[in-house]
Amino acid sequence: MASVMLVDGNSLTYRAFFALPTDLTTASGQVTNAVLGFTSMLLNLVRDHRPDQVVVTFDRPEPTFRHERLPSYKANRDATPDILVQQMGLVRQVVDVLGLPVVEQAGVEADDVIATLATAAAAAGRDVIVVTGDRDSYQLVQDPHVRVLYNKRGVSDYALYDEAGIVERTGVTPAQYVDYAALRGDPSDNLPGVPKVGEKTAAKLVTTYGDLDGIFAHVEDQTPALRANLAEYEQQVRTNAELMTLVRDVDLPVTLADLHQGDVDTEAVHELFRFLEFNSLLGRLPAAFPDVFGDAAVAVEESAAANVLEAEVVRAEDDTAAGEALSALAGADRVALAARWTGEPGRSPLVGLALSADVSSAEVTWIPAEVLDRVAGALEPVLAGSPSVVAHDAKPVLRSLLALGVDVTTLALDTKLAAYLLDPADASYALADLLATYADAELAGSDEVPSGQLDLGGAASDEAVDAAREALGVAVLVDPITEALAAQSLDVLDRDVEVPLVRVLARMEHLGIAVDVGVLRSLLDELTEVADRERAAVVELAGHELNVNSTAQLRTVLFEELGLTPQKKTKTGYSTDQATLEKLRGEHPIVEHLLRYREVEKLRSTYGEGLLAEVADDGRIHATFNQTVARTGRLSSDAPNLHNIPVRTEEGRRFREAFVPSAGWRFLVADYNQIELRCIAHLSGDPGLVEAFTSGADIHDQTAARVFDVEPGSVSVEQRSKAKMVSYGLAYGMEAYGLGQRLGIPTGEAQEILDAYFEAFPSVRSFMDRTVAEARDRGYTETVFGRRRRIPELSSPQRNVRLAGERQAMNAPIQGLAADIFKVALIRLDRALEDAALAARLVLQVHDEVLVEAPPEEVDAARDIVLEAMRDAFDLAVPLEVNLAVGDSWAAAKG
DNA sequence: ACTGACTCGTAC
DNA sequence: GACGTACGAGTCAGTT
Repeated sequence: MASVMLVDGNSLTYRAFFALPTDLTTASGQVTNAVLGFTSMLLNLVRDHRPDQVVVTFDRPEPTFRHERLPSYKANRDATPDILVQQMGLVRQVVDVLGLPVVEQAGVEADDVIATLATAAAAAGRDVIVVTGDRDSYQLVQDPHVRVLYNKRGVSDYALYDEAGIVERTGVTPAQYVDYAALRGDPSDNLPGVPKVGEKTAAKLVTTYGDLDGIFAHVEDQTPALRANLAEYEQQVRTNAELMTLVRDVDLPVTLADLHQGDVDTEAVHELFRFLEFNSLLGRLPAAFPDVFGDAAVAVEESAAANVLEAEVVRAEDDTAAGEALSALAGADRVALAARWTGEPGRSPLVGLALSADVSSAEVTWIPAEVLDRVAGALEPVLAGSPSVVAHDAKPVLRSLLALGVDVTTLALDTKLAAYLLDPADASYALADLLATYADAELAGSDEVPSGQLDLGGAASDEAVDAAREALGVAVLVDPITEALAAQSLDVLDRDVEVPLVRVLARMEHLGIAVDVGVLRSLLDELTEVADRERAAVVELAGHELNVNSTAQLRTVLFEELGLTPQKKTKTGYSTDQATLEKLRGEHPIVEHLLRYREVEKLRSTYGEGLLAEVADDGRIHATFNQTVARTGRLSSDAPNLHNIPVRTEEGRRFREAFVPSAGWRFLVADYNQIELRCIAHLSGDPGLVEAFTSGADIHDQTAARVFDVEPGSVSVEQRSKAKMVSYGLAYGMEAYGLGQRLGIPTGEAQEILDAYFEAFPSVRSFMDRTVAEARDRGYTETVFGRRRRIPELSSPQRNVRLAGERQAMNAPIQGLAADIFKVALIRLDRALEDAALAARLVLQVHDEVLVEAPPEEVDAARDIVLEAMRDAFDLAVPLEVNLAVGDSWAAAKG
C-alpha cells in the first residue's frame, strides 16, 4: 500500500541546529549547520523508507489557538537565534527546489496539520510515517497504520515507534499518551505538570486508572503528598491535556491528493547545493530521488580542494576473496590501515578493516570482521611481513589485531602521532585537517562531517566506505607528512621513539594488568562503612540534612551557619578544599569529620568503585595509554587512569595490593630516581647540582647543605624537607608564595630560601631565564630530543596568562626530556625482553616507573635487563639511577 | 536525560 | 594569581 511520510520541518531544523556546530559555514560565511542537517536527514529518510509521498509542514509565525487558550503557552521560550532564523528560509528553499509539497496553516501548529493528514491517510488505509522531534506526536500511533520516526538527538539518532514501541518507551499506550504527558508536564511548552510526578509516576497513574477521570476519581487513594498535589493541579492537568491533544480535523485548503512532488529543476538544485557548499549531498540525491536525479544528472564537480579522495571499495565478503586480496597486498611496499569498531576504538569488536596499498588506483580492500576472524593467518604476511604499515591512530588497530592473534611489527608511520609531534595542541589531530594542510586534498563526503565526530549518515554512514576513504587519505599523506616531520627535525623522534612505542603500548593495553577483585571489594566495603559514618557525623554536626559532596552546600554550612573563617575564594565563592579545612581544624569539630570524609570518599568512589567497574572478564584491567594527549610528551592513561593510584597515605596505598602479577608470577617494579631533577642538572649544567648527583649521597641532604650552608652531615630534618620542597617545585616554576603555602611559612621567608637556592645553584636560574627567553623568541620550547611545544600564551597581553606561559615554558623541556628518556627506556626494555626470549613482559608504566611481570625463574634475568634498559636509555651529565624491587603485588614490591 | 563548567583530589 | 602534566567523581546550571 502506498505510504506517506509527513515531516515536521520546524522540529527537524531546530534539532539539526542544536546538534551541529555553528562553525559549519560556506566560504562566504553563511552558517549552514541547520539546513545541512535538515537536508541530510531528509535525504537519508527518503532513501531508507522509500515513501510514495513526502509532505513537509512548517509552523506559521502567527499565534495559534493554543496561545489564545493559554497566554503563557510557550512563553518561556527564548527568541529564536538569528542564525537559525536565516536558515529557516534556506530550508524552505531546499524543500521548494526539490519540488516537495509544503503545508502551512495559520492558527494551528505543524503538528496539527500532520495529525490531520495522518488521520486522513490512515483512514484511507495508507501507511504513515511521521517524522518529528516532538513527542506529542506519539498520540498518533494509536492508529496501527501510523508510526512515528522520532529524532532523539543529533541528526542521525532515530527511533521508529509503532504502538509497542511507544509502550516500551513511555510505559503507556499512544491513546494514553496525552493524559500521561499532561500529568508530567512539558517544560519546553511552559506547561508545568504535577509537582513530584515524573515519567514513572505519571505512567503508573495512567496505567492503573486508565485516564484522567479515573485518576482524579481516585485521588483519595494516593499518598498524602501526591493527593494534595493532584488535587491542587487538576485544573492545570486538564488544561495541559487539552493543549497537548493534536487537532485531527484542521480545515485545510488542500488534500493529500494535491500534495505530490512537483517538477524538479535539477540545475536549480545543483545551483542551490553548490551555493550552500553541500557537495557530497549532491551525490546522495539519486539514492533519495532516483526518478529525478539519474546518474547522469549528478556529473558535477565535487569540491573546492584540488584532490577529492574517493575510494573504490573492494569488499572481501568471503574467505576466498579476502585471501586473494591479502596475497596481492603482501607484495606491496606499504599498506594503509583503517579500522571501524562497534564501539570504542580498540576496546570493542571490530566491524571491519580497510587496507589500501595503491594510491593511484584508489582501490581499497574492506574485510568485514566475520571474515577477518577466519583469515587472520593470511594477515601476517601483510601486517608483519615486508610491507610497511601506516595508519591514522594505529594503536587501537594494533590492539584489535592482537586480539585476533596478529602482531603488527612493521608500523612505519602514524599520521595522528605525526600531527601531535608537529603541533601538540589541545586538538583532535583530525585526518581531514592533515589532508587539507599537507596534501591539498579532502575525503569524499567530508564536507558533511568536519571532524569525524558527527555522523550524518548517508554515504558516510557506510563504515566500509568511510574506512576505505580514511585508508586512502593516510596513504596519500605518507610522503608529505614524512617530509614535514623531516623539515622540523622531528623525523628521528618519530621514527625511533613514538612509532616503535605504539606497539609497546598496544601490547600493554591488550595484556592488561591482573587485579585481585577480592582485595578491591573488601577495600570498598571497609571504606563505604567509614564514609557512611563520617558523612553522618558531618550531617549531625551541621544540624540538618545536606549533601556533603556539594561544595555549595558546605559553603553555607561552614561559613554562614557555623561562622567559620573563610580562607580563600574560588570563582564561585569561598573554597572548602583541603588546605582551607586544614587551617580551620580546631574551630569546629565538623572540620575533622569533613576532612576524613573527603579522604575516604575519594578512595571509595574513584578507586573502589572506579577500578571495580573497569575489571574485564579476564580479571584484568585494560587501560588505554594515550600517546597524543599530554602537551609535554608524557603519556596519559584512561579507562581507568592507572597513573594516579594512591601511594602517599598508607590507607590509599592498599589499592596497590590489588594489582598483582599473573598467577604464579612475580612483579618487578622499577623507577627512575629523581629523573626530573636530574634533567634539570643536565639542562642547566649547574656544577653544584651535577656534583650533588655524582657524589652518590642523598640529594636532598646535599641540596640543603648548599642552600643553608651547613656540612652535609649536619643537615636538620627541617632543612632537608625545605630543600626537597624547593627541588620539587623547581620544575614547575614555583614562586615564593606557593612555596610558603606548601611549607606553612610566610612568603618572605620562602623567598629567602628560594634566593639561597638560586645562589647555591646559579646555573639553574640562568637556565630557566634562558629557556623562557628562547621560547618567547621562537614561540615554542624544544626538548633535547627535538620535541616541540608551542606556547602562544607568552605573548598574551594578560599578565596572568603570560606568567602561566612562562611556567609552562620552564617546565616543558624538563618534563619533556624526562618523558622522552622514559619512552626510550620502555622501547629498549620491551625489545630486550623479547630478544632474550623471556616470557617476562611489561604490564604497566607510570611516567618514570615500570611494572614487569615474570615467571619466578626469569626474575633474575629480567632484573638485569630492566636495570640496563632504563639506566642506559640516555646519557645525561648525571647518572640515571634506577630503583628496582620484586614482589607479589604492586604494593609489595619494595626495596 | 544530556552537556559543560566548576571544584576537588589523586599521581608523577 | 601564586606549581607543571594528566583523569575522573561529583554537583549544578543550562538545554532539550
